Amino acid sequence: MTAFKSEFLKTLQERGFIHQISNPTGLDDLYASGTVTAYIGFDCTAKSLHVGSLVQIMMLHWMQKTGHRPITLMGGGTTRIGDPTFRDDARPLLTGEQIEDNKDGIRKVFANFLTFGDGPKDALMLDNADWLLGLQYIDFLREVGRHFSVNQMIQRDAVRLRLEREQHMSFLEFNYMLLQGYDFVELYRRTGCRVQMGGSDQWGNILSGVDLGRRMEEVELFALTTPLLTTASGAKMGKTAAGAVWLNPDMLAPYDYWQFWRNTEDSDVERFLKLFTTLPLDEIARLAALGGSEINEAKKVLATEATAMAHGREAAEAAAATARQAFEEGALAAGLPTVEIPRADLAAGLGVLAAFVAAGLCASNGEVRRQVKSGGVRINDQPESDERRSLTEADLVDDGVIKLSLGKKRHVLLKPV
RNA sequence: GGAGGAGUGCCCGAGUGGUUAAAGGGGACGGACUGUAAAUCCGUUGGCUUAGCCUACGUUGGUUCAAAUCCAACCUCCUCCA
Repeated sequence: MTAFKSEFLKTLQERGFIHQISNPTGLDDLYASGTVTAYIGFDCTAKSLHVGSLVQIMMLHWMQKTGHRPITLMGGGTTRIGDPTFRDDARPLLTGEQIEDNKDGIRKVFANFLTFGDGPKDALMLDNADWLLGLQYIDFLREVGRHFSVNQMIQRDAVRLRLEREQHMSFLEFNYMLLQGYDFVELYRRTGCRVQMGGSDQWGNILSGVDLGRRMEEVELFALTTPLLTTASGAKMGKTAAGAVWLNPDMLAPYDYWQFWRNTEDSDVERFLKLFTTLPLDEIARLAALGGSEINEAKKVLATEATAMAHGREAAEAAAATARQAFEEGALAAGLPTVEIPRADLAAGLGVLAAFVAAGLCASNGEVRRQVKSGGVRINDQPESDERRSLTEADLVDDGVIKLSLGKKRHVLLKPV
């Protein structure tokens, strides 16, 4: 790929954000010539976005930082359809109410990464429900539908693979790409948006919009996609013991978020520093050069910087301090995730099984039993081999809490109230 | 509407009357080794008041001492035909 002259694309390329661009030279010219408006669409399928979307969010962040105007498009309308792209089965249909809830949660995430407002370079947040929900079926077919070739649509990998695997696809889902294509054109009309970015799986959907823009508005729109992000060992990003790595602090505590990045594989550290922090490249090069166990220093920097992006510098430093106390100083760290229990329960004697379930470390009593048998359970840092043991107020340590540990990394403080 | 095929635990997938909470694999979790890494090895992987009991093989009924396994109806999907 050629060297870019625009600061935005140069930055993206140096940091490993770029997978495909529909017309690299043309897009570079556009970014070099003035303020550009670009958008990324986000599904409202959950109450929070997770790290799977973080590459996209960081891209918007860089856009604003290099003097352009990013748009976050909430899929309030399209989520009612469900994106069938590279899925074998339909997404469960969400109610309008659920979608609104999810939208509210997701909205909060962006505030940490972008500056919103009404200025020419302030980020915008729009919702495609605003124009999709009011569409008239016949009008839509006549204005938009006629530009789509079914022959081409079923050739798209995302659709073809599913059909070849003899997986059902409803007409509802089949329409998704029309709506996403139409979004792009509508955003162009409303805001002059010329660029849509997204994950590599969105390439086909984005090109639908590019095509539609040429046909309906005789304008060249651009597509830019990011590589599919996996860890070096091939696993999908974003799973921890507790589930998905959410970006909302009420879905995943900043401490746990910090831990997620701290546990990055060695061979991913450099790539992740480039993608998920805004550290200068020479600093990243220095950190990535650390060998052996020294790479752990780089991981701590990664964790703190990434956490600062999502949750603020203060929360990031606090998470780093907690980790230092818990892992390096062996001290009882007050910043560990804390679960409150009624003091009366403790007075009456709280069984180990119930305690670990209450702490959210195990899903069932049976799981606690198994963990006890395999030696994964510790109470106040002492291995516990008796599943029938009861915790009482005598187990409270200095800070008036009981520390429960599952395995070497997961700790929760029980606090009587 | 007709003919045929399919629906199993988190996922894939074996199983065609009892010895099946259901082979095998993946994933996940725990342990060992390490550096809160990777790789490797070991263990675990439905729930409970755990020598026992309960729930589970698309749904609902039925046959049987006994069903994921046999029968019926229904639901969903696939293929071919109309």
